[in-house]
Amino acid sequence: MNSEFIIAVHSLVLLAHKPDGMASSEEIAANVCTHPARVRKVLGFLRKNGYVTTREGSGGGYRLCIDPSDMTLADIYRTMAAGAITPNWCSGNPDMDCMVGSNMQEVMNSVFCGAEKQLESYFQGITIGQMLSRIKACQKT
Amino acid sequence: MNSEFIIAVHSLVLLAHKPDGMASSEEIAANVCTHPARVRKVLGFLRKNGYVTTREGSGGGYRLCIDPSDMTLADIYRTMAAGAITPNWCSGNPDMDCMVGSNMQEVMNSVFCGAEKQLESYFQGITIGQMLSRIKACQKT
DNA sequence: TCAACTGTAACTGTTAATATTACAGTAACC
DNA sequence: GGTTACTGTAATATTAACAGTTACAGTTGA
Repeated sequence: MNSEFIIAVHSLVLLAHKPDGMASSEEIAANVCTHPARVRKVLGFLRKNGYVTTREGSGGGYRLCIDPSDMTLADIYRTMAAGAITPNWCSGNPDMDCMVGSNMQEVMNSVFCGAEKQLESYFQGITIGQMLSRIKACQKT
Repeated sequence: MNSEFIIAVHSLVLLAHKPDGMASSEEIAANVCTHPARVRKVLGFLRKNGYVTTREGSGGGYRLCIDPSDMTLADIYRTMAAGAITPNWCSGNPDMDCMVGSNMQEVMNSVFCGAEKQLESYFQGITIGQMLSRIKACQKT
C-alpha cells in the first residue's frame, strides 16, 4: 500500500480527534512523522474530494467536513491508492503465439480486478470513527 | 503485488498446459517475458515448497508435481508474496505523547492484517486449473 | 506591512525492483 | 570421457519508484 493512503487516514483520524477538528500541515506532519509539504499534497487531494476544507493564510489549516462515522477507508482508498495492489509488471505478451503467454495479461488483470473489489469491500467496513475508537482502546490497555 | 507472484503463477499455468507438464527455464522465461535466471530463482522457491520438481543436466527442466486443481493462488501468495499489500512505511511513533500518533502503528497494523486475510481468502478460491480454463475461454472469443 | 499559513513544482537522495552476467554443479548422450 | 544442455546461486549493473526537501508564489488575519 502506498504511504499517501496511510498519511490520509492518519490525518483524518487526527482531525477527528481534535476538539476543534482543525490542524495545520506542520502539526499534522509532526504527528504523522513526515514532511509538511507531503501532508499539504495529500490533504489537497482530500480537499478536492470534499473530505476536508482548507483555509489559507495566517491561522489557517485543515478541517474535517464530513462526519467521521460516514467516512470509510474505502473512500480514501479509491481517492489515494486505487489499483495499489495490482502489479505494474506484466508477464506474457498478447502478440505471442502461445495461448498461455498471449492471454495471461487479460486473465491476470481480471484476477486483480476482483482482488481490488474484495479489498474495497473490506475497507468499506472500517470508518474513520472506528479507527479513532480502536486507538482509544489501545490507549486504555 | 510483486512480480515474483506473477512469474510463479504464469509458470505453473504454463506447466499445467504443456502435455508433458515440463519446460526449461529458458522456455518459461520466453513465455513470461523475463530473464531465465529470474525464472530459476522463482521456481527454486516453488520446488522448496513442493509444487514442482526439477531435473538438472541436459534435457532437464521443471515439472509440475501437484494437481493444478489442488493448487490455489493463496498457496502461491503465501509462498512468494506474503505481506505484499502491507505498507513498509509507518506513520506515527509509539514514543510520542499524542494518543493518535502513538497508537496509529498498532491500529494500522491490525487493519492490514485483516486485509491480508481478506485477500488470501479471495485467492483461495482460484486454482491454477481455473486460471488455465479462463485462458482457454479467452482464446475462443 | 508583517507573519503565518496553503498550493505546487522541482530537485535530491535512497531504496527497491528488475535485468544481466558469470560460473560451478549435474545429468544425458554420443 | 568429453561435449552439450541444463539448474543453482551469487554478484553486479541498471532502472524506476518513493520519500524527503527546498523554494517560492499566493492568501489571509492581525
